[in-house]
Order: sequence, then C-alpha cells, then structure tokens
Amino acid sequence: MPESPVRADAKRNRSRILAEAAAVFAEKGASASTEEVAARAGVAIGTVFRHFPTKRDLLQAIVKDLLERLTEEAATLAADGDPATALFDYFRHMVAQAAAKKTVADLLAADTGVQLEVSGPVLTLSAAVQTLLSRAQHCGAVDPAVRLDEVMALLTATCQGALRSGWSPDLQERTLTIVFAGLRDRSSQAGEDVAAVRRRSG
Amino acid sequence: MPESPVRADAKRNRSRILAEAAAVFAEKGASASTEEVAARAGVAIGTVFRHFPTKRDLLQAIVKDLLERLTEEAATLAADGDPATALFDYFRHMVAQAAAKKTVADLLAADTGVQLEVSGPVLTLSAAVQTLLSRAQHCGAVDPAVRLDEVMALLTATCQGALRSGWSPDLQERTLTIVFAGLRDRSSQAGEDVAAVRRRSG
Amino acid sequence: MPESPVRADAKRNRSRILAEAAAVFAEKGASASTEEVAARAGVAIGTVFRHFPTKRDLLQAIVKDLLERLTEEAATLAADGDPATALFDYFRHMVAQAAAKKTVADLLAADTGVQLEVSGPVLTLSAAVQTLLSRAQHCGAVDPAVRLDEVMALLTATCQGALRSGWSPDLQERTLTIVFAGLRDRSSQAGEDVAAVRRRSG
Amino acid sequence: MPESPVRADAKRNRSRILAEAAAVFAEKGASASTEEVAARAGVAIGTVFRHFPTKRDLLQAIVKDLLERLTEEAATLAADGDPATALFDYFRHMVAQAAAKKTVADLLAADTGVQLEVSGPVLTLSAAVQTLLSRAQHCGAVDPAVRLDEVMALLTATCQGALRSGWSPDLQERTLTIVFAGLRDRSSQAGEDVAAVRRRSG
DNA sequence: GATGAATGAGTATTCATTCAT
DNA sequence: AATGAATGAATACTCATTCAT
Repeated sequence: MPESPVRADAKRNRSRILAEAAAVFAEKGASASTEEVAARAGVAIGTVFRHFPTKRDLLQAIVKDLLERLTEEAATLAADGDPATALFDYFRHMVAQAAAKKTVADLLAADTGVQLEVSGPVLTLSAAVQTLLSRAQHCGAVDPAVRLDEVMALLTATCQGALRSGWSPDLQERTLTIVFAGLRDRSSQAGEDVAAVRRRSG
Repeated sequence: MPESPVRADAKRNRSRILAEAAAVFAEKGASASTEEVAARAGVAIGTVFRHFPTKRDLLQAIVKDLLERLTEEAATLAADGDPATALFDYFRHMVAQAAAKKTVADLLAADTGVQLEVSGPVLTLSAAVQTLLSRAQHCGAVDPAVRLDEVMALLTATCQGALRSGWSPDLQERTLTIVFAGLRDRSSQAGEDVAAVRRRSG
Repeated sequence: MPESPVRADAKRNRSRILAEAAAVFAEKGASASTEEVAARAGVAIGTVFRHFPTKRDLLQAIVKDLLERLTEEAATLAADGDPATALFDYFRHMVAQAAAKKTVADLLAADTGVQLEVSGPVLTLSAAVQTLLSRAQHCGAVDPAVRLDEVMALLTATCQGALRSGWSPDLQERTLTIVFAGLRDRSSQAGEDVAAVRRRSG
Repeated sequence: MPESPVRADAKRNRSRILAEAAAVFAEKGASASTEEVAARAGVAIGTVFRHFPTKRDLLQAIVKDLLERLTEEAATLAADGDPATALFDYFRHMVAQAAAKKTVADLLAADTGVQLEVSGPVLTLSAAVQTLLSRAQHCGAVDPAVRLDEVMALLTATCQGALRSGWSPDLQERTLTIVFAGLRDRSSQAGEDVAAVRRRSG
C-alpha cells in the first residue's frame, strides 16, 4: 500500500485553499471573511479550519508562500542575470508585480491587525537580495557604502507604494529611476550629506 | 452676541474625539471599534455618532485633519526654509513623524476597506510640495527633470515604509540619503538610464 | 398686562408640533423618529419633549385630535344631512379620506406597539355615529336590527382596508356598495342567516 | 443515499424558528426583536440569521407560509363544501382565526415598515377564493355583479378589523351577517345604488 | 477527513429621553 | 421656555471558531 489516498485529497485541498485565500485577501484585504475563502476554494468552512486552525495561521501561510516565491526569483536572477543590472531588474519586477496583482505584498508589512510570524522566510529573502546587491557593488553598479537594510527598505516601500497608490507603469519607472540613481552614486554629489548623516545617527 | 456657549462644549468634545480616534486607529488600524474611541474620549457612543454620523465620516475627518497639518508644515518650510534643503527637510521630517507617532499616515494610502473622499486636501498638499520642489530645482539642488508625482510617490512610500516596518532613525537617514542622491543627480551618472526610461515609457 | 406673551409662543409651538407629528407618523408610521417631528416643526427636540413628555403622549394627543375632528364631521352631517343618506355619506367620506391621506387612521386601531388610552374620545365619536344610525333607521334606510358596534366595526375595518391596501376610488365604491346593501336589507334575504346567528352566538 | 442527517436538524430548527417568529411578531408586531425570536426558538441569534439572512426574509417567509395555509383551506372548501355557503364559511373561518390567534394576518396588509415581496402567494390565494366566489354565484348565493377584488377587500378588511380591534365572536357574526347580506342581494333593494356607482366610477 | 449547522461575542448605528446651557 | 448636546440601551447583522453528523 502506498501513502493513504486520503492524504492526496487533503494536500490538494490545502493548496487550493491557500491559492484562493491569497486571491481573496489580495482583492479585499486581510479582513475578508474566511467563509469566502472556503466558498471560492470549493470546500466547507470546516475544512479550512482543519488545515489552518486560525485565520492568523492562514495569513501566515500565505505570506510564507509569497516570500518563498520572491526568494526563488531573486536566486534565479543571481544565477542567470547580469550582475550590473540584476538588482535593478529585481526591483522593477517586484514593483510591477505588486502594482499589477495587488497581491498580498500588502501582508509583507503586516498591517493585518494580526501579528504574523514570518521572520524565518524574511531572512532567507534578505540573503537572496544580499547576493544581488554584493554583485552589483562588485561591478561598480551600486555604491559600496549601500547596505542591505536600506535596499530592503526601499524595496518594500516602493512595492507598497505601487500597490496601494496604484502607480502607473510610467510612474513606476520614473520613481525607480530616481532610486536607482541614488543607489549608484550616493558617494559623489551626495557625499557631504552622508557625512552629515553619520554625525547625526552616530 | 458671542457664539453659543453650548457649542464650546460640543467643540471641545469634537476635537477630543478626533484626537483619540486618530490615536486609536493609528494603534489598531482602521478596524478598531468606534466604541473604543468613545471610551478613550470619555464620551458615550452616541456622542461620537452625533459628531460623525458614520465611521467613514470619522476616518475621513481624521485624514483631512492630518493632510491639513502636513500642508501647513510644507507651507511654513516654503516660507522660511533654505530653498536648497527645504524639500529634503520636509521629507525627513515627515518620515520621522510617521515612524515615531505611528500616526494615521496609514490612512493616506487608504487601505481602510472603506473608500475615503479626500481628493481636495490631497491636491492642496501636492501644491505645497510643488512649491518646495520648484524652488529646489531653481537652486540646482534637485534635477530639473524630476516631476511632482515622483516626489509624492517617494514621499508616501517612504513614510509608509517607515511607519509599517518601523525604520530606526539610522535606517531612515540612510534610506533617505539614497533617495536624495537620486533626486539630485539623476541627470549625471544616471544619464543613460533616464534615456532608456524615456524610450520605454514614451 | 394680558396673558404672558410667552404662552402664546408655547401654544403655537404645541399645535405646530401636533400638526407635523400627524403628518410624519401618517407618512412613515408610528415608528418614525421624534427627532424628525421636531425638525419638521422647526423646533428643537427638547421642545417636543417639554410639550409631550413621552412619545406615547404625542401619539395619544394626535389620535385624540383626529377623533375629535371625526366626531365633529359626524355631528355636522347629523345636523345638516339627509337622514336617509348621511350615514352612508359619512362612511364614504371617511374611507376616501383614509385612503387618500394615509392619515393616522392607522392609529385608531392601535398597532402602535404602544398602548394608547383614548377610550373617552372614542365614546364621543360612537355617540355621534349612533345619531346618524338611528336617524337612518327611522327613515327605513337601514335595517332596524343593525346595532352600533357592527357599524363601527365595519367603519374602521373599511377605513383601514382602504388605507393599508390602497383601494382605488372605484374599489372603494364597489366595496362600500356591498356594505351599504347589507346594512339596508339584512332582514329580507339574509333572514334565515340572522336566525342562525342568533342561535349560535346566543 | 438518504438525505443528509445534518439537514434534518437544520430543518427542525428552521421550522422552530419560523413558528416562534410568527408567534412573536403576532404578539408584539413586526418590530419585535430578532433576538427574542431566537431566544424563544431556543437557538443562538446566529442561527436565525443563517436561516433568514435578513429580518425581512424572516417576515416574508412567515407571510408566505400563512398565505399558503390559507390557500389550502380555500381549496379544501372548494372541493368538499356546499357551493352556496362555502364562500361564507371561508370568510367566517378566516375572521375567527384572525381574531383568535392574533396571527400574523397583520402582515397581510404589510404595515411592516419593510416592503415584503409576496405577490406570488397572494395571487394563488386570490385564485382559490375566485373559485369559491364563482361557484357561489352559479348557485345564486352571491350577486353575479360582485367581483373578486371586492371580496378580497372585504375579506382582508374584516380579518384585520377582527384582529386589531378584538371583535368578540358575537360581533364577528353580526358584522359578517351584514357583509353576507350585501354580497347576496346587491341587485334587488340596492339596485338604484348600484346604478349610481356605475355612473360615478365609469 | 470533510461537511456545514450552531454558537455567541462583537460592531455600527438608531432613538427616546435627560439635562446643562 | 427653548435649545441641542449627551446619554446609553437596544437592534440588526457579521464572522471566527466549534462540533455533531
């Protein structure tokens, strides 16, 4: 006897629920009802709660999923892409995705009302971005003084901005162009500024 | 005939409610209960609804208030500040404020679930920022190709980022430094990039 | 000094409130809000409650007023009208009025949710109708066996029917024609029926 | 496969709720609270709303139920009864029922404040009464000029009168006797009156 | 494991009534 | 006497969660 056949069903249900939940919460925000998720996944409400004992668990699973996907994309770019542009491509790609799909990128910043525990997956994502950053700096495409947390901060801020305020593709590009310019030449004109900052923030 | 004394009481209540509501919604999100607002303002629930017949009205009033305050600050800086740094100061000030007070800056991007009507106040704010921008460009402190909507986009994105992800003062500064650099010298090193953008977005 | 001038104001307010209340309750039913009555009467809510300490009091006053008016109309008809038709005219008039004005005739049957005390005025009205009835019976226009309570029952039932179901003028007439025929010749064809009734209801 | 057993439970609850709701609304009017219905049906408030998502739905279901029962009774009489008296029996039966049970006959005239959609069931009831009427006219027990809408008008008016004003059995009979006489001999003594009516209402 | 009915605390909103001005 | 702001109980409806089938 192979693995119990029931389990196959359950697994299918689980991912169906996850997928529909992502869609529902993306459309209506985290306050959408679990009942609607169940309906759209074609299962009864009890089934949702069997798989995710709490709404919080469901949200957390979605976010974890999303982060994993984003991490994979970063890894792929790190493997195949031109080091000089991969970081910028990644930025652009994510922002476009956020704006277009109104995905759960939302949840990344956890204004859920619920506190989600996703530090693990976030760390992995950061590591992937770190790779992109380092290589870009090696090429001279990004100022060597730039640190990972600034990049992550700008990344999430622009994604959310694009998502929430519905930036047009044109606006996305113009905004990112400014950010990219900043990442490149922080050292030159912005030099004295950096010095000032160091003094202030000790 | 002076204004009716009854109104004095009512006015005091109204602002008390507004203030506490801003605090409550900032802490717990827009889905916090109106009852809690009432409790914290020390009035009965009916009083809240007498002043703001709908929760939506309350949220809208808060946002309108906030935007007005922000607009005033921009105007003040435009009047008194050094044109070369006023825009940057404003940015820095707002981001710091958002991060510190965890205010309702949140609501600016309206992930309220409710649709708020605030186009008027938003326009006024934009106008105020436009002034700061133009003057900075006259001084050569900001690239003349930069447009208002990019600035507003970066402003809200960084405010929200700071708010939601709780950027430390240090991180705030480092992130803004990148943005400021981008605003300044988009034309120089970033030259070819800009050209590319123009091609893409027509 | 004549009567205090304040009192004149108060009296005017009282009748204004009474009139608007009748209109409001007629339109929206007895569950309309007292606040609306106040607004339409152009006074503050407190003033309404000063004159009628309870909503029930207000409703009661309206009904009393209405009954008095109806009584007057009956009395007038008794004085001026043709005894043979006055009762029928009264019926017709009241039904038409109820259907047209969607007045507070409603309240006559007290489905107010509140219990109104109006036995006094109702007795007076009954006395007035009794006069019409007796005279019609003297003329031979109404069967002598008909009693007052049957007439009142039919009167209120038809008024309410017309009011609630919105009888057209045509339907009003056809329905009343049947009732009038019944009032006239209960004795003839309906004879054996009456006998049966007497046996049953002892 | 028999029907799911879960459904049995649910069905029992549904009718329990319906029955208690009818009782509650009959006693206290349509503005009685849904909570009380739930309490009296021995279920939690959520259960009531699961079965009837809106108070309006609940009221509508009650009325539909009632109309169906009334229609059945008319059909039974049409099948078994003496054509000459069946219509009168039906009248008498309904009025007695309304007065005794203080049922929701009330709702028939929809002074609910809410607008109920019951045109379907009402049409079916009318059809059933039409049968009784036609047969009575064939027998000569009812004047051939009488139309269905007059009969329905008198039927509902008397039911409501009996219900609201609490007619005693004796008063019910005496009132109905008048109505029945009117239905029978509109043509004879009432002749000139009918002519007048025809002239007026075209 | 899946189903979906039941639960009941929670939420926005209304309205008669009171009371400070 | 009038005003209108404040009160707070009441009400329809929602939704996460439990549990019998």
